[in-house]
Amino acid sequence: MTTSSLESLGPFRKLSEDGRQLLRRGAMLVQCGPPAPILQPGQNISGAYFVVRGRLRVYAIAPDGTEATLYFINPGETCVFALNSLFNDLRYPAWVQAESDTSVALIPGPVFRELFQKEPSIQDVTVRALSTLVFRLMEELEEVHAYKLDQRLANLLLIHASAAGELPMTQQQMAAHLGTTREVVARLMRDFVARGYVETGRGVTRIKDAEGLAGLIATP
Amino acid sequence: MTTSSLESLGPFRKLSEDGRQLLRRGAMLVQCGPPAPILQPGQNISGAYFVVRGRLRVYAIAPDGTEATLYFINPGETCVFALNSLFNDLRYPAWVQAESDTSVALIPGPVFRELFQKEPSIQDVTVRALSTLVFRLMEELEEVHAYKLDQRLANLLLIHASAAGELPMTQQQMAAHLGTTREVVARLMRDFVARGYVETGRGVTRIKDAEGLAGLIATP
DNA sequence: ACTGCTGTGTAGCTTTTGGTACAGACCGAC
DNA sequence: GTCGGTCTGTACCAAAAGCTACACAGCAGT
Repeated sequence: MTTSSLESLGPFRKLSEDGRQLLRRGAMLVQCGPPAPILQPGQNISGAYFVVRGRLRVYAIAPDGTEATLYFINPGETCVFALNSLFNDLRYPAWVQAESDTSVALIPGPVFRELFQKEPSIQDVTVRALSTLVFRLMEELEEVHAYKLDQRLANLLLIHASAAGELPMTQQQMAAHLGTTREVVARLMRDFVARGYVETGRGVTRIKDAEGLAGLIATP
Repeated sequence: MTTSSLESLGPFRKLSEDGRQLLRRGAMLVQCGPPAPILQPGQNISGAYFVVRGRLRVYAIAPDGTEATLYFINPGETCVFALNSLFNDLRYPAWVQAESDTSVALIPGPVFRELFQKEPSIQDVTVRALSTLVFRLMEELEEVHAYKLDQRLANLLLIHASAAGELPMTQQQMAAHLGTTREVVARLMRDFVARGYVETGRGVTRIKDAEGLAGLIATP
Protein backbone atom coordinates (compact mmCIF):
# COMPACT_ATOMS: atom_id res chain seq x y z
CA MET A 1 0.00 0.00 0.00
CA THR A 2 1.43 3.31 -1.05
CA THR A 3 0.03 6.74 -0.35
CA SER A 4 0.97 9.20 -3.06
CA SER A 5 -0.21 12.14 -5.12
CA LEU A 6 -3.73 12.11 -6.47
CA GLU A 7 -2.94 13.90 -9.69
CA SER A 8 -3.91 10.82 -11.69
CA LEU A 9 -7.39 10.49 -10.31
CA GLY A 10 -9.03 10.64 -13.70
CA PRO A 11 -12.70 11.46 -13.31
CA PHE A 12 -11.99 13.23 -10.08
CA ARG A 13 -9.95 15.91 -11.81
CA LYS A 14 -13.20 17.46 -12.83
CA LEU A 15 -14.29 18.04 -9.27
CA SER A 16 -14.38 21.43 -7.68
CA GLU A 17 -11.49 22.73 -5.63
CA ASP A 18 -13.47 21.98 -2.53
CA GLY A 19 -13.75 18.33 -3.47
CA ARG A 20 -10.13 18.04 -4.44
CA GLN A 21 -9.03 19.49 -1.16
CA LEU A 22 -10.99 16.88 0.65
CA LEU A 23 -9.37 14.27 -1.51
CA ARG A 24 -5.91 15.66 -0.82
CA ARG A 25 -6.65 15.56 2.85
CA GLY A 26 -7.83 12.02 3.18
CA ALA A 27 -7.49 9.86 0.11
CA MET A 28 -4.83 7.26 -0.48
CA LEU A 29 -3.53 5.72 -3.65
CA VAL A 30 -3.28 1.99 -3.20
CA GLN A 31 -1.21 -0.27 -5.46
CA CYS A 32 -2.16 -3.89 -5.82
CA GLY A 33 -0.97 -6.89 -7.81
CA PRO A 34 -2.74 -9.87 -9.30
CA PRO A 35 -2.40 -12.93 -7.12
CA ALA A 36 -3.87 -12.05 -3.76
CA PRO A 37 -7.48 -11.01 -3.25
CA ILE A 38 -7.95 -7.43 -2.13
CA LEU A 39 -11.33 -7.87 -0.54
CA GLN A 40 -13.12 -10.87 0.83
CA PRO A 41 -16.77 -11.50 1.62
CA GLY A 42 -17.81 -9.83 4.84
CA GLN A 43 -14.70 -7.74 5.05
CA ASN A 44 -14.96 -4.27 6.44
CA ILE A 45 -14.92 -1.55 3.83
CA SER A 46 -13.22 1.62 4.86
CA GLY A 47 -14.20 3.94 2.05
CA ALA A 48 -14.96 4.52 -1.59
CA TYR A 49 -12.75 2.84 -4.15
CA PHE A 50 -11.98 4.37 -7.51
CA VAL A 51 -9.89 2.44 -9.97
CA VAL A 52 -7.22 4.68 -11.47
CA ARG A 53 -5.12 2.22 -13.46
CA GLY A 54 -5.36 -1.50 -14.25
CA ARG A 55 -8.50 -3.51 -13.65
CA LEU A 56 -10.26 -5.16 -10.76
CA ARG A 57 -12.18 -8.38 -11.05
CA VAL A 58 -15.15 -9.09 -8.81
CA TYR A 59 -15.94 -12.75 -8.49
CA ALA A 60 -17.80 -15.30 -6.45
CA ILE A 61 -16.57 -18.64 -5.19
CA ALA A 62 -19.00 -21.55 -5.04
CA PRO A 63 -18.98 -24.00 -2.15
CA ASP A 64 -17.13 -26.49 -4.35
CA GLY A 65 -14.38 -23.98 -5.02
CA THR A 66 -15.08 -22.96 -8.60
CA GLU A 67 -14.97 -19.28 -9.32
CA ALA A 68 -17.13 -17.14 -11.54
CA THR A 69 -16.57 -13.55 -12.50
CA LEU A 70 -19.44 -11.24 -11.70
CA TYR A 71 -18.07 -8.13 -13.37
CA PHE A 72 -14.98 -6.01 -13.89
CA ILE A 73 -14.11 -2.54 -12.68
CA ASN A 74 -12.22 -0.53 -15.25
CA PRO A 75 -10.18 2.65 -14.76
CA GLY A 76 -12.39 5.60 -13.95
CA GLU A 77 -15.04 3.40 -12.42
CA THR A 78 -16.13 3.01 -8.85
CA CYS A 79 -16.19 -0.02 -6.72
CA VAL A 80 -19.59 -0.50 -5.22
CA PHE A 81 -18.46 -2.07 -1.99
CA ALA A 82 -17.85 1.37 -0.85
CA LEU A 83 -21.33 2.44 -1.63
CA ASN A 84 -22.81 -0.67 -0.13
CA SER A 85 -20.94 -0.17 3.08
CA LEU A 86 -21.35 3.57 3.23
CA PHE A 87 -25.07 3.71 2.63
CA ASN A 88 -26.26 0.32 3.62
CA ASP A 89 -25.44 -2.28 6.18
CA LEU A 90 -25.38 -5.20 3.83
CA ARG A 91 -22.41 -7.49 4.07
CA TYR A 92 -20.52 -7.59 0.84
CA PRO A 93 -20.87 -11.01 -0.78
CA ALA A 94 -17.99 -11.29 -3.24
CA TRP A 95 -14.25 -11.40 -3.73
CA VAL A 96 -12.14 -8.81 -5.44
CA GLN A 97 -8.81 -9.29 -7.12
CA ALA A 98 -6.53 -7.13 -9.25
CA GLU A 99 -6.16 -8.48 -12.76
CA SER A 100 -2.88 -6.74 -13.42
CA ASP A 101 -0.92 -4.08 -11.55
CA THR A 102 -3.66 -1.79 -10.43
CA SER A 103 -3.93 1.55 -8.66
CA VAL A 104 -6.96 2.23 -6.57
CA ALA A 105 -7.85 5.54 -4.98
CA LEU A 106 -9.28 4.92 -1.56
CA ILE A 107 -11.40 7.72 -0.18
CA PRO A 108 -12.24 7.27 3.50
CA GLY A 109 -15.90 6.82 4.32
CA PRO A 110 -16.47 10.07 6.24
CA VAL A 111 -14.72 12.10 3.56
CA PHE A 112 -16.81 10.51 0.86
CA ARG A 113 -20.00 11.04 2.78
CA GLU A 114 -19.21 14.72 3.10
CA LEU A 115 -18.36 14.91 -0.60
CA PHE A 116 -21.57 13.15 -1.47
CA GLN A 117 -23.69 15.64 0.44
CA LYS A 118 -21.92 18.74 -0.81
CA GLU A 119 -21.23 17.90 -4.42
CA PRO A 120 -24.04 17.20 -6.85
CA SER A 121 -21.44 15.90 -9.28
CA ILE A 122 -20.40 13.26 -6.78
CA GLN A 123 -24.01 12.29 -6.24
CA ASP A 124 -24.27 11.93 -9.95
CA VAL A 125 -21.13 9.83 -10.30
CA THR A 126 -22.24 7.62 -7.46
CA VAL A 127 -25.74 6.97 -8.68
CA ARG A 128 -24.50 6.51 -12.19
CA ALA A 129 -21.94 3.96 -11.07
CA LEU A 130 -24.52 1.99 -9.15
CA SER A 131 -26.93 2.23 -11.99
CA THR A 132 -24.40 0.99 -14.50
CA LEU A 133 -23.53 -1.90 -12.28
CA VAL A 134 -27.16 -2.89 -11.96
CA PHE A 135 -27.36 -2.84 -15.71
CA ARG A 136 -24.27 -5.00 -16.10
CA LEU A 137 -25.40 -7.52 -13.56
CA MET A 138 -28.75 -7.81 -15.26
CA GLU A 139 -27.11 -8.39 -18.60
CA GLU A 140 -24.87 -11.00 -17.09
CA LEU A 141 -27.77 -12.72 -15.39
CA GLU A 142 -29.71 -12.73 -18.60
CA GLU A 143 -26.74 -14.08 -20.51
CA VAL A 144 -26.20 -16.89 -18.07
CA HIS A 145 -29.60 -18.37 -18.54
CA ALA A 146 -30.26 -17.42 -22.15
CA TYR A 147 -27.05 -18.53 -23.80
CA LYS A 148 -25.08 -21.73 -23.84
CA LEU A 149 -21.47 -21.99 -22.87
CA ASP A 150 -20.09 -21.90 -26.40
CA GLN A 151 -21.96 -18.68 -27.06
CA ARG A 152 -20.81 -17.15 -23.82
CA LEU A 153 -17.23 -18.15 -24.53
CA ALA A 154 -17.44 -16.63 -28.00
CA ASN A 155 -18.76 -13.48 -26.40
CA LEU A 156 -15.95 -13.43 -23.88
CA LEU A 157 -13.37 -13.77 -26.65
CA LEU A 158 -14.90 -10.99 -28.70
CA ILE A 159 -15.31 -8.60 -25.79
CA HIS A 160 -11.92 -9.04 -24.19
CA ALA A 161 -9.75 -9.34 -27.25
CA SER A 162 -7.37 -6.52 -28.10
CA ALA A 163 -7.76 -4.58 -31.32
CA ALA A 164 -5.26 -6.98 -32.89
CA GLY A 165 -7.52 -9.88 -31.97
CA GLU A 166 -5.26 -11.21 -29.23
CA LEU A 167 -6.57 -12.38 -25.91
CA PRO A 168 -3.89 -12.88 -23.25
CA MET A 169 -5.72 -15.24 -20.97
CA THR A 170 -5.29 -18.86 -19.97
CA GLN A 171 -8.12 -21.28 -20.47
CA GLN A 172 -8.23 -21.68 -16.71
CA GLN A 173 -8.99 -17.99 -16.38
CA MET A 174 -11.65 -18.12 -19.04
CA ALA A 175 -13.23 -21.03 -17.22
CA ALA A 176 -13.26 -19.00 -14.03
CA HIS A 177 -14.94 -16.11 -15.80
CA LEU A 178 -17.64 -18.33 -17.16
CA GLY A 179 -18.08 -20.31 -13.98
CA THR A 180 -17.11 -23.59 -15.58
CA THR A 181 -14.06 -25.85 -15.78
CA ARG A 182 -10.95 -25.75 -17.91
CA GLU A 183 -11.77 -28.97 -19.72
CA VAL A 184 -15.01 -27.57 -21.00
CA VAL A 185 -13.26 -24.48 -22.27
CA ALA A 186 -10.63 -26.65 -23.99
CA ARG A 187 -13.36 -28.70 -25.60
CA LEU A 188 -15.15 -25.65 -26.92
CA MET A 189 -11.86 -24.16 -28.07
CA ARG A 190 -11.09 -27.27 -30.07
CA ASP A 191 -14.36 -26.73 -31.82
CA PHE A 192 -13.61 -23.08 -32.51
CA VAL A 193 -10.18 -24.02 -33.87
CA ALA A 194 -11.68 -26.72 -36.08
CA ARG A 195 -14.04 -24.16 -37.55
CA GLY A 196 -11.20 -21.71 -38.12
CA TYR A 197 -12.55 -19.11 -35.73
CA VAL A 198 -9.48 -18.92 -33.48
CA GLU A 199 -5.90 -20.07 -32.97
CA THR A 200 -4.78 -21.18 -29.54
CA GLY A 201 -1.39 -20.76 -27.94
CA ARG A 202 0.05 -20.95 -24.49
CA GLY A 203 -1.70 -18.23 -22.55
CA VAL A 204 -2.96 -16.55 -25.71
CA THR A 205 -5.88 -16.96 -28.02
CA ARG A 206 -5.88 -15.25 -31.39
CA ILE A 207 -9.13 -14.52 -33.14
CA LYS A 208 -9.04 -15.38 -36.84
CA ASP A 209 -12.68 -15.01 -37.73
CA ALA A 210 -14.59 -12.61 -35.57
CA GLU A 211 -17.62 -12.81 -37.85
CA GLY A 212 -17.80 -16.53 -37.32
CA LEU A 213 -17.77 -16.12 -33.56
CA ALA A 214 -20.37 -13.38 -33.73
CA GLY A 215 -22.59 -15.55 -35.90
CA LEU A 216 -22.35 -18.25 -33.29
CA ILE A 217 -23.86 -15.93 -30.74
CA ALA A 218 -26.67 -14.77 -32.95
CA THR A 219 -28.14 -18.13 -33.86
CA PRO A 220 -26.96 -21.38 -32.38
CA MET B 1 -54.24 4.08 -14.64
CA THR B 2 -55.80 6.04 -11.81
CA THR B 3 -54.55 9.21 -10.22
CA SER B 4 -55.51 9.39 -6.57
CA SER B 5 -54.37 10.38 -3.09
CA LEU B 6 -50.85 9.63 -2.00
CA GLU B 7 -51.66 9.01 1.64
CA SER B 8 -50.58 5.41 1.32
CA LEU B 9 -47.11 6.15 0.05
CA GLY B 10 -45.38 4.22 2.79
CA PRO B 11 -41.78 5.27 3.07
CA PHE B 12 -42.62 8.63 1.61
CA ARG B 13 -44.77 9.55 4.59
CA LYS B 14 -41.58 10.28 6.41
CA LEU B 15 -40.55 12.95 3.97
CA SER B 16 -40.55 16.60 4.84
CA GLU B 17 -43.51 18.81 4.01
CA ASP B 18 -41.54 20.19 1.13
CA GLY B 19 -41.11 16.78 -0.39
CA ARG B 20 -44.75 15.83 0.12
CA GLN B 21 -45.92 18.98 -1.54
CA LEU B 22 -43.88 18.10 -4.57
CA LEU B 23 -45.37 14.65 -4.49
CA ARG B 24 -48.88 16.07 -4.24
CA ARG B 25 -48.21 18.25 -7.19
CA GLY B 26 -46.90 15.69 -9.61
CA ALA B 27 -47.18 12.08 -8.50
CA MET B 28 -49.75 9.58 -9.67
CA LEU B 29 -50.96 6.36 -8.16
CA VAL B 30 -51.07 3.69 -10.82
CA GLN B 31 -53.05 0.46 -10.46
CA CYS B 32 -51.98 -2.57 -12.40
CA GLY B 33 -53.04 -6.20 -12.70
CA PRO B 34 -51.16 -9.41 -13.35
CA PRO B 35 -51.39 -10.48 -16.94
CA ALA B 36 -50.02 -7.66 -19.06
CA PRO B 37 -46.47 -6.40 -18.78
CA ILE B 38 -46.13 -2.88 -17.42
CA LEU B 39 -42.75 -2.13 -18.88
CA GLN B 40 -40.86 -3.57 -21.79
CA PRO B 41 -37.19 -3.45 -22.74
CA GLY B 42 -36.25 -0.11 -24.20
CA GLN B 43 -39.44 1.56 -23.12
CA ASN B 44 -39.33 5.16 -22.08
CA ILE B 45 -39.42 5.68 -18.35
CA SER B 46 -41.20 8.75 -17.20
CA GLY B 47 -40.28 8.85 -13.56
CA ALA B 48 -39.52 7.08 -10.33
CA TYR B 49 -41.66 4.09 -9.38
CA PHE B 50 -42.44 3.19 -5.81
CA VAL B 51 -44.44 0.09 -5.11
CA VAL B 52 -47.17 0.80 -2.58
CA ARG B 53 -49.15 -2.43 -2.57
CA GLY B 54 -48.77 -5.81 -4.27
CA ARG B 55 -45.58 -6.93 -5.93
CA LEU B 56 -43.79 -6.38 -9.20
CA ARG B 57 -41.76 -9.02 -10.95
CA VAL B 58 -38.80 -8.08 -13.10
CA TYR B 59 -37.86 -10.71 -15.61
CA ALA B 60 -35.95 -11.39 -18.77
CA ILE B 61 -37.06 -13.28 -21.84
CA ALA B 62 -34.56 -15.39 -23.73
CA PRO B 63 -34.54 -15.53 -27.53
CA ASP B 64 -36.25 -18.90 -27.36
CA GLY B 65 -39.07 -17.44 -25.30
CA THR B 66 -38.37 -18.83 -21.85
CA GLU B 67 -38.62 -16.38 -19.01
CA ALA B 68 -36.49 -16.01 -15.92
CA THR B 69 -37.17 -13.81 -12.94
CA LEU B 70 -34.39 -11.39 -12.11
CA TYR B 71 -35.86 -10.05 -8.89
CA PHE B 72 -39.02 -8.81 -7.20
CA ILE B 73 -40.03 -5.38 -6.02
CA ASN B 74 -41.95 -5.44 -2.78
CA PRO B 75 -44.11 -2.73 -1.22
CA GLY B 76 -42.01 0.17 0.00
CA GLU B 77 -39.31 -0.52 -2.53
CA THR B 78 -38.24 1.42 -5.55
CA CYS B 79 -38.11 0.37 -9.10
CA VAL B 80 -34.72 1.05 -10.54
CA PHE B 81 -35.83 1.78 -14.06
CA ALA B 82 -36.56 5.17 -12.83
CA LEU B 83 -33.11 5.63 -11.51
CA ASN B 84 -31.55 4.19 -14.58
CA SER B 85 -33.44 6.48 -16.81
CA LEU B 86 -33.17 9.52 -14.60
CA PHE B 87 -29.45 9.39 -13.98
CA ASN B 88 -28.18 7.40 -16.86
CA ASP B 89 -28.90 6.91 -20.48
CA LEU B 90 -28.85 3.14 -20.47
CA ARG B 91 -31.72 1.40 -22.11
CA TYR B 92 -33.60 -0.74 -19.66
CA PRO B 93 -33.11 -4.40 -20.49
CA ALA B 94 -35.94 -6.25 -18.80
CA TRP B 95 -39.67 -6.78 -18.54
CA VAL B 96 -41.86 -5.89 -15.60
CA GLN B 97 -45.14 -7.41 -14.62
CA ALA B 98 -47.47 -7.12 -11.66
CA GLU B 99 -47.76 -10.36 -9.73
CA SER B 100 -51.08 -9.50 -8.20
CA ASP B 101 -53.13 -6.33 -8.02
CA THR B 102 -50.50 -3.74 -7.45
CA SER B 103 -50.37 -0.02 -6.79
CA VAL B 104 -47.38 1.93 -7.96
CA ALA B 105 -46.64 5.54 -7.16
CA LEU B 106 -45.20 7.21 -10.20
CA ILE B 107 -43.21 10.35 -9.51
CA PRO B 108 -42.38 12.29 -12.66
CA GLY B 109 -38.70 12.59 -13.51
CA PRO B 110 -38.25 16.32 -12.99
CA VAL B 111 -40.04 16.18 -9.65
CA PHE B 112 -37.89 13.35 -8.48
CA ARG B 113 -34.72 15.07 -9.65
CA GLU B 114 -35.63 18.12 -7.61
CA LEU B 115 -36.47 15.97 -4.61
CA PHE B 116 -33.19 14.14 -4.96
CA GLN B 117 -31.18 17.34 -4.90
CA LYS B 118 -33.02 18.93 -2.01
CA GLU B 119 -33.65 16.02 0.30
CA PRO B 120 -30.80 14.05 1.81
CA SER B 121 -33.34 11.44 2.87
CA ILE B 122 -34.32 10.91 -0.75
CA GLN B 123 -30.69 10.58 -1.71
CA ASP B 124 -30.38 8.01 0.97
CA VAL B 125 -33.43 6.05 -0.10
CA THR B 126 -32.27 6.10 -3.68
CA VAL B 127 -28.74 4.95 -3.08
CA ARG B 128 -29.94 2.38 -0.62
CA ALA B 129 -32.41 1.00 -3.13
CA LEU B 130 -29.79 0.71 -5.83
CA SER B 131 -27.35 -0.77 -3.41
CA THR B 132 -29.82 -3.38 -2.25
CA LEU B 133 -30.60 -4.30 -5.79
CA VAL B 134 -26.94 -4.76 -6.60
CA PHE B 135 -26.71 -7.04 -3.63
CA ARG B 136 -29.71 -9.08 -4.70
CA LEU B 137 -28.53 -9.43 -8.25
CA MET B 138 -25.15 -10.62 -7.07
CA GLU B 139 -26.72 -13.19 -4.83
CA GLU B 140 -28.89 -14.37 -7.67
CA LEU B 141 -25.95 -14.56 -10.03
CA GLU B 142 -23.98 -16.50 -7.50
CA GLU B 143 -26.87 -18.85 -6.88
CA VAL B 144 -27.35 -19.56 -10.55
CA HIS B 145 -23.88 -20.88 -11.05
CA ALA B 146 -23.19 -22.35 -7.65
CA TYR B 147 -26.34 -24.38 -7.09
CA LYS B 148 -28.19 -27.00 -9.04
CA LEU B 149 -31.81 -26.75 -10.00
CA ASP B 150 -33.13 -28.90 -7.18
CA GLN B 151 -31.36 -26.71 -4.66
CA ARG B 152 -32.60 -23.55 -6.27
CA LEU B 153 -36.13 -24.90 -6.36
CA ALA B 154 -35.92 -25.85 -2.69
CA ASN B 155 -34.72 -22.35 -1.98
CA LEU B 156 -37.58 -20.86 -3.94
CA LEU B 157 -40.09 -22.92 -2.00
CA LEU B 158 -38.63 -21.96 1.35
CA ILE B 159 -38.35 -18.27 0.56
CA HIS B 160 -41.75 -17.74 -0.99
CA ALA B 161 -43.85 -19.97 1.21
CA SER B 162 -46.28 -18.38 3.60
CA ALA B 163 -45.92 -18.83 7.33
CA ALA B 164 -48.31 -21.77 7.04
CA GLY B 165 -45.96 -23.39 4.54
CA GLU B 166 -48.22 -22.82 1.57
CA LEU B 167 -46.95 -21.62 -1.77
CA PRO B 168 -49.65 -20.46 -4.15
CA MET B 169 -47.78 -20.82 -7.41
CA THR B 170 -48.11 -23.05 -10.43
CA GLN B 171 -45.19 -25.15 -11.55
CA GLN B 172 -45.14 -23.12 -14.73
CA GLN B 173 -44.52 -19.99 -12.70
CA MET B 174 -41.80 -21.66 -10.67
CA ALA B 175 -40.16 -22.76 -13.90
CA ALA B 176 -40.25 -19.17 -15.14
CA HIS B 177 -38.64 -17.94 -11.94
CA LEU B 178 -35.82 -20.43 -12.23
CA GLY B 179 -35.39 -20.00 -15.96
CA THR B 180 -36.22 -23.61 -16.74
CA THR B 181 -39.19 -25.60 -18.02
CA ARG B 182 -42.26 -26.92 -16.31
CA GLU B 183 -41.34 -30.54 -16.91
CA VAL B 184 -38.12 -30.16 -14.98
CA VAL B 185 -39.96 -28.59 -12.08
CA ALA B 186 -42.47 -31.43 -12.12
CA ARG B 187 -39.68 -33.99 -12.09
CA LEU B 188 -37.94 -32.34 -9.15
CA MET B 189 -41.25 -32.00 -7.33
CA ARG B 190 -41.89 -35.71 -7.73
CA ASP B 191 -38.58 -36.25 -5.99
CA PHE B 192 -39.45 -33.86 -3.19
CA VAL B 193 -42.82 -35.56 -2.73
CA ALA B 194 -41.17 -38.99 -2.65
CA ARG B 195 -38.88 -37.80 0.12
CA GLY B 196 -41.78 -36.33 2.04
CA TYR B 197 -40.56 -32.78 1.79
CA VAL B 198 -43.67 -31.35 0.13
CA GLU B 199 -47.22 -32.07 -1.00
CA THR B 200 -48.36 -30.86 -4.38
CA GLY B 201 -51.78 -29.64 -5.39
CA ARG B 202 -53.27 -27.71 -8.24
CA GLY B 203 -51.65 -24.30 -8.05
CA VAL B 204 -50.42 -24.89 -4.53
CA THR B 205 -47.45 -26.55 -2.93
CA ARG B 206 -47.43 -27.31 0.76
CA ILE B 207 -44.18 -27.71 2.61
CA LYS B 208 -44.18 -30.69 4.98
CA ASP B 209 -40.54 -30.82 5.94
CA ALA B 210 -38.74 -27.51 5.73
CA GLU B 211 -35.68 -28.96 7.42
CA GLY B 212 -35.37 -31.54 4.69
CA LEU B 213 -35.49 -28.90 1.99
CA ALA B 214 -32.99 -26.76 3.83
CA GLY B 215 -30.64 -29.69 4.21
CA LEU B 216 -30.84 -30.22 0.50
CA ILE B 217 -29.48 -26.75 -0.08
CA ALA B 218 -26.65 -27.09 2.39
CA THR B 219 -25.03 -30.25 1.07
CA PRO B 220 -26.24 -32.13 -2.00
C1' DA C 1 20.49 -30.90 -20.19
C1' DC C 2 17.56 -31.94 -16.54
C1' DT C 3 13.74 -30.89 -13.65
C1' DG C 4 9.49 -29.14 -12.35
C1' DC C 5 5.71 -26.29 -13.12
C1' DT C 6 2.05 -24.62 -15.68
C1' DG C 7 -0.78 -24.79 -19.52
C1' DT C 8 -3.01 -27.36 -23.24
C1' DG C 9 -5.20 -31.48 -25.80
C1' DT C 10 -8.05 -35.50 -25.51
C1' DA C 11 -10.80 -39.43 -24.28
C1' DG C 12 -14.33 -41.53 -22.05
C1' DC C 13 -18.03 -41.62 -18.57
C1' DT C 14 -21.75 -39.69 -15.56
C1' DT C 15 -24.94 -36.38 -14.21
C1' DT C 16 -27.90 -32.85 -15.13
C1' DT C 17 -30.91 -30.51 -17.83
C1' DG C 18 -33.82 -29.75 -21.83
C1' DG C 19 -37.28 -31.36 -25.34
C1' DT C 20 -41.13 -34.10 -26.94
C1' DA C 21 -45.14 -36.43 -26.29
C1' DC C 22 -48.99 -37.79 -24.10
C1' DA C 23 -52.37 -39.03 -20.27
C1' DG C 24 -55.09 -37.68 -16.77
C1' DA C 25 -56.90 -34.51 -13.06
C1' DC C 26 -59.11 -30.41 -11.63
C1' DC C 27 -62.02 -26.41 -12.45
C1' DG C 28 -65.17 -23.14 -14.34
C1' DA C 29 -68.58 -21.90 -17.88
C1' DC C 30 -72.34 -23.07 -20.28
C1' DG D 1 -73.59 -32.96 -17.11
C1' DT D 2 -70.25 -31.88 -20.73
C1' DC D 3 -66.94 -29.17 -22.85
C1' DG D 4 -62.64 -26.73 -22.92
C1' DG D 5 -59.00 -24.91 -20.69
C1' DT D 6 -55.32 -25.10 -17.39
C1' DC D 7 -52.44 -27.66 -14.42
C1' DT D 8 -50.00 -31.81 -13.15
C1' DG D 9 -47.65 -36.46 -13.77
C1' DT D 10 -44.57 -39.23 -16.37
C1' DA D 11 -41.81 -41.73 -19.71
C1' DC D 12 -38.23 -41.53 -22.95
C1' DC D 13 -34.61 -39.51 -25.59
C1' DA D 14 -31.14 -35.90 -26.74
C1' DA D 15 -27.99 -32.45 -25.60
C1' DA D 16 -25.08 -30.08 -22.58
C1' DA D 17 -22.01 -29.81 -19.11
C1' DG D 18 -19.15 -31.69 -15.36
C1' DC D 19 -15.57 -35.15 -13.73
C1' DT D 20 -11.54 -38.05 -13.98
C1' DA D 21 -7.49 -39.35 -15.85
C1' DC D 22 -3.65 -38.93 -18.49
C1' DA D 23 -0.25 -37.38 -22.24
C1' DC D 24 2.39 -33.91 -23.84
C1' DA D 25 4.16 -29.19 -24.90
C1' DG D 26 6.30 -24.85 -23.53
C1' DC D 27 8.94 -22.38 -20.35
C1' DA D 28 11.99 -21.11 -16.37
C1' DG D 29 15.42 -22.18 -13.13
C1' DT D 30 19.28 -24.74 -11.76
